[in-house]
Amino acid sequence: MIPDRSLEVLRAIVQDYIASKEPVGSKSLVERHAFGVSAATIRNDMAFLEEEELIHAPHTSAGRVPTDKGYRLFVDRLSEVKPLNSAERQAIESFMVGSADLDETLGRTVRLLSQLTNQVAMVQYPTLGKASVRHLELIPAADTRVLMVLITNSGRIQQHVVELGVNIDESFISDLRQKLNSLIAGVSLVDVKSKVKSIATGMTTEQSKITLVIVKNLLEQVDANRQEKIILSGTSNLAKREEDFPGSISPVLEAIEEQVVLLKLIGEMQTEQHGVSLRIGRENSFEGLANASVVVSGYENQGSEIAKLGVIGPTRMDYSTNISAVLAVARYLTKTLGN
Amino acid sequence: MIPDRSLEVLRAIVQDYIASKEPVGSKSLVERHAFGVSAATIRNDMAFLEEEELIHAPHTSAGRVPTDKGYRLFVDRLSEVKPLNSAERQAIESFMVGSADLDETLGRTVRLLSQLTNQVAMVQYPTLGKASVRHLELIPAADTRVLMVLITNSGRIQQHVVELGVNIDESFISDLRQKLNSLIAGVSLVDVKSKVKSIATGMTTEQSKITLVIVKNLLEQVDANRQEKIILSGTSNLAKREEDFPGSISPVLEAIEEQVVLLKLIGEMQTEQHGVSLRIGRENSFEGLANASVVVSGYENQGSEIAKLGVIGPTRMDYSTNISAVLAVARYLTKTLGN
DNA sequence: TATTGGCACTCAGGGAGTCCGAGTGCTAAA
DNA sequence: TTTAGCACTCGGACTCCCTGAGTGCCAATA
Repeated sequence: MIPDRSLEVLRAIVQDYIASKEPVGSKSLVERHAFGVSAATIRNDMAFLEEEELIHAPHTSAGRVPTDKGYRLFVDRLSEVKPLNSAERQAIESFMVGSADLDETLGRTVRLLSQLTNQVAMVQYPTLGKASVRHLELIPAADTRVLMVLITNSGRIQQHVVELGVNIDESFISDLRQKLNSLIAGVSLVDVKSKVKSIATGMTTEQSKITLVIVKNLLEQVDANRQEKIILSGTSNLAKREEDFPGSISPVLEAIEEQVVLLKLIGEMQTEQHGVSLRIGRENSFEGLANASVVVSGYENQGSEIAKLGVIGPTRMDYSTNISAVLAVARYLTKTLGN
Repeated sequence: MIPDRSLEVLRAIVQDYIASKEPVGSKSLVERHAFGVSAATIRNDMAFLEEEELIHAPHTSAGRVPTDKGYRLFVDRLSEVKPLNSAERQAIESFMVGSADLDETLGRTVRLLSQLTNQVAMVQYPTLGKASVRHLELIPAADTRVLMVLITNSGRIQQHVVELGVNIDESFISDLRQKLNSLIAGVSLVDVKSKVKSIATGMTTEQSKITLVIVKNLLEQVDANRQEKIILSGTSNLAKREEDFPGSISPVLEAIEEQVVLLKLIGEMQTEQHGVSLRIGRENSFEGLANASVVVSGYENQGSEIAKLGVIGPTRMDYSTNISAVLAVARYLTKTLGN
């Protein structure tokens, strides 16, 4: 068990280090915080914290720096997050008014979040897996092609061109559209497959062939993983904190450029306390993110979480502020989607 | 007029500087290139080039570095671009097979280009202004909302949710759809406005109100500028060449993150010689791109240029290779779109 | 037992001094 | 017009040294 005062010392070290970007020593610590004990005592505490691998000295005659484990303990003990000030709340309000479709809403959201935090912000598009079908449209687009549009209750719209291989019989397509809609409208995406299984029974060979092609494409659309998507904003904020990334920011840029990496990362993160999920430094399984921390929260529609959003920044970030910004934006997005 | 040998010297300086990243001096120049004259003579030529502001000495006892103007002259005199090697051609072929829709094709293209050049690659989505309408679809999506889908002959698909404010009369919407399609199918986007001008005549007040809302939205969709879009890839390549950007890469990242900036930039660039357009250093009107060069080429569909693609990198880039890569990818994309 | 003052020790970072050599411009001769 | 020769410049690398923040440990104290 870690004594109370040692915890206080850790908290002070994290705070001072985030503020000053310099390793913090025992003397400056007692000067800036009213511990009521001498520097020598603090040194004892620090020796203890170092033994626990919560802090670490970059070299002998230097102050201490929190380790990933130290940051982790710090955020876990974070009893309350810094509330947004009124200017920030104002910014959220004014940023989001007048968003029309989902694309624009999410686009605004991600820019808002990056401006609010001065970090890289990301917003995941709603995952199909948790949504249900609102409407399916089939539109003849060329001689042998049909445009398939799938609208879900989360407001997401996907389109895909289906090559049929044979000339289109418009009236058949129209019938098929009605039939499909009556089968799957309102149905959860995960259940679509079973619903459409026997749709082709009773059709002519020709018709069933076309139907199967279309259904196959529909199921592909439904397959959430293929379609997951993340948008980013504020990448240049990384470059502004270059000094926070020992070596180069290049591996970080590489990691976040790779949608697959981000999706995997987000997928692994389950909401913990405060309604957010945090990965600190090497807790991220990606080497490139060894000096980065990720703050993620989910946003909802119709009462269930449909996707996540968050920020990525240096491990030495202001967790309190960032957590509250991510939370506020997630809440606001949920509210916006409610309309 | 600039003497032939001085031009050769400039070319050699640019080449050596690109290769070595070090200012190049007269002695190493005569060693690496067979000029048939002594270093002293080269020095005279260099003094001349400096007078012409084609090269510049970072400090007294250093070699020379090309200026933006020097690079410009160099590329303008570039008689032939380096052809791609077979591995690179192979990469293009295998990268592009099996692209289904436009999104995926352009996504692959931009990744291909960044991998080929090791620079930041960008691909502009086809501009609506040059396309014509293939099909317009109106799909009731909720009680008072209609999903509008606009398909153009360039394969671009745009969707937008239109709020009507009143409950939908499905049969009227269906009629309206037919009417609109018969009016604008095949019509160039710039002519859509005049075609639909008097569509509401002869309708009831209620109907004409709905129609006008829909038409207004349609025209908004058609408005090319609002919808222009660029996708990027290989941003992390910037960080790998950090030393090529004096100061920080942050302004560059900022500039390319801003779609508006890129669109303006691309818009200003008209194809010059070799089929590409080049902006070197401060020729870009954006301060953030003062140390960057941009190589852009157009790609076509049905015989006319529909949008552009290109790369962004340090002024000290290998112009020859990058130009040929941009050209090859543009050509290949044109070919792919032809199917 | 926890805290404190004292003290010797460590070491990164900054400043001053020095040297080296690549590279220059100029001049006078070929 | 080209060349060889020469004096000159100056950034970068290297060394040396010093300073001060910071440490760990110990013996004394509350």
